[in-house]
Amino acid sequence: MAKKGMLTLQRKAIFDIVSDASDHPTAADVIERLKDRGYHFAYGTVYNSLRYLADEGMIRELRLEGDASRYDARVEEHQHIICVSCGKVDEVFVEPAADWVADIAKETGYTIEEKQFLFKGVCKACQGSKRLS
Amino acid sequence: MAKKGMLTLQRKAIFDIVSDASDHPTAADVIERLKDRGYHFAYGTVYNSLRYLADEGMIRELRLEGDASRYDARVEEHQHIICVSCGKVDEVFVEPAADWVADIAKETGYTIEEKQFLFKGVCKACQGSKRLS
DNA sequence: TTTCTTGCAAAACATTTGCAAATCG
DNA sequence: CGATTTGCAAATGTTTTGCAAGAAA
Repeated sequence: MAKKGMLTLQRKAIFDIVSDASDHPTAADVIERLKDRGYHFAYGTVYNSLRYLADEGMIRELRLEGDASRYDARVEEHQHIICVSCGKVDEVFVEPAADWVADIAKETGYTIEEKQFLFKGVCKACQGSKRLS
Repeated sequence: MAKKGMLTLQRKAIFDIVSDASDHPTAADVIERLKDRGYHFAYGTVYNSLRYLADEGMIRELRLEGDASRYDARVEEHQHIICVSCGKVDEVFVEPAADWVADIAKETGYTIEEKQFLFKGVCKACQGSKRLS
């Protein structure tokens, strides 16, 4: 379904940034890290490349909190949890019960093709350090 | 926790719009519908009021697909499902199993405070009309 | 050449902010 | 008066787009 183009130098460099990241970088993060590696691509190119990579299934675009999309090179089915204290985003690999999903399909009448779950809570590190409110 | 201000005419009018809506209007939708009722508030006022209402717990801000936040006057705990064919958003009231959530807390080490689920699929109406792609 | 991709700047949106004027208590 | 809220416009941040130039097939 893909193969509309090729993995150019720019696209490869941008994929590497996302792939090497342990967080979930935004487009702005990617541009900054490109700079650290000596690259200076145009904004349009970066967004273009990120969309290309997402279309190819090489990365996933995430819309969590905030305005900016984040990108994730782990493309296996998984969900996310964000710490309301420090903003860190972690992966969640525990699948929900199939009958729960089936119930939702029955209740709504929809066929369910995709699930995007975002949990919010306090991460272990932030639980230790008492309230930073 | 709230009570920092009052329900002014503007805020009330905006709350009524969201409350009367059967869809999940964006700020732009709200402004348009205000116009239909003879109101012409400033953009700043509309966003301000929506945030106020959300802080008061009178409405909920939703971040689903697209750039624009949507607003929902149903404040009870529930989730959403969006039709990938027509874009309609429906409510989902089926709660997940408690032990699934507990598993996630254990796996991640987070305390879980909130859950935002978005399902994607095809609604009943769109299933009837064969592929519109 | 024909097609795709890049660079750059401008445009398009959604949302926020600064500040003076209006309103509330 | 003192605090809050509104209106308006300008600013911000993110992402897209138009178009000429460059690279690849």
